[in-house]
Amino acid sequence: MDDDWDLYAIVRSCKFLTSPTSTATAAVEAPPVTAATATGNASSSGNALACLASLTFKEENDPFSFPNLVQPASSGFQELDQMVMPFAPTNTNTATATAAIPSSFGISPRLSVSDFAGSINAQHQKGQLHLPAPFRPTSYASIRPRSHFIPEASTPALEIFHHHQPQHQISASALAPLPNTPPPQPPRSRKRKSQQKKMVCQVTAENISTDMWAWRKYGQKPIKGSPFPRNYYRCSSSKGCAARKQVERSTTEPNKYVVTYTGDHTHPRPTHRNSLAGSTRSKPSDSPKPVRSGSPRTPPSKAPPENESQVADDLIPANETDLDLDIDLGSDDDDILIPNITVMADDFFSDMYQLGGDGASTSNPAGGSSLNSQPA
DNA sequence: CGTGTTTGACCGGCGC
DNA sequence: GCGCCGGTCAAACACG
Ligand SMILES: [Zn+2]
Repeated sequence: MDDDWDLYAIVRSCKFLTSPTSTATAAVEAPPVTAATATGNASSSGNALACLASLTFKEENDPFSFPNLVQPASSGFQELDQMVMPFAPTNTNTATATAAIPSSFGISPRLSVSDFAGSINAQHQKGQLHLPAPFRPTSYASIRPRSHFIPEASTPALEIFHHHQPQHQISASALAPLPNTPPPQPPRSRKRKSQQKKMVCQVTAENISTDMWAWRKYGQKPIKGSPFPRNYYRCSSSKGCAARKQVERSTTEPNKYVVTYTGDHTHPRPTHRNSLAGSTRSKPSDSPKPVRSGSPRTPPSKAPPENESQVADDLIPANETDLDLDIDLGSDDDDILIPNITVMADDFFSDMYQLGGDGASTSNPAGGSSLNSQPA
């Protein structure tokens, strides 16, 4: 276990222009993406430009994890491939890092953080490092001392770093290419608790909504180590999509959220708008309707303008928008997945525009909608 | 009506 | 084997 799966973190600075505070508040309260998109032009709300991220991804032995990665049926993927264009090494300052990088890395011009997240396993190349030339592959540490605060307040940065945590030693079995022994797939994809590749990103409340994917909250549980509960989101775009997202508040930085992406999207891009039907709920708090007979549990309410959320919101400087992306690789060095995240502001926006409300509405749910973190 | 959130219960892994 | 803990399911509710 050397540092094979080491990190190829890329810190990408996005063009995040956020207003001092008032704007921030507004943005937070309102559906992030939607608000951003809508107000982005008019107001100086934060324009979340997706940041790019490229990293090495090691895929563990997931028997059923990549069944549909490259499906002919998915035109999206194909598109991705097509889109994959070798960026002209114009700024290959870090040639060193990119030296070993084949020019054929799959990069989608319109990939945003979310996309990136989605493509975690999307492209499982074998031990190849795909680093976008334009991007500077560096460990986040190199670029920024992991300090959450950005040098330039208006320059949010996305930090991506692999998260090496509980990685036990890789046994031969793990290394084994795993012939075809897909054991009976359990109904649930609960693999070894901590082994799947996951990308952890630390983002501010605003950035949290950077995800273009549609997430639907399916659970929330208090975590032992943190005073704040963890929110579990699932991709609502596609039923079979295994992409998941965990959002929890930073223990150290209350104004930041730690977003963990797991799994991959089966669909290349957000499938149309995901219905914002019930996504935007005002706040039942004022109307204590006994939701379940007699047990009104907690006053729901949206994420931002709620208890902690709101507090956080207020506390959040707002001007500081940076995303820390942490990518955790499995423990195998068997496959290296390099999700490339390319996010060009132009592309990003274009995409969004193209999608129209699709992209925008997508971020209602998880993004900034319902993040209820209540410290016990 | 469809979609999404809330939330307790259930399940399963992991440590002891 | 038991308990802890995290992750997921599913019913009920809320909203447009
Ligand atoms: Zn998905």
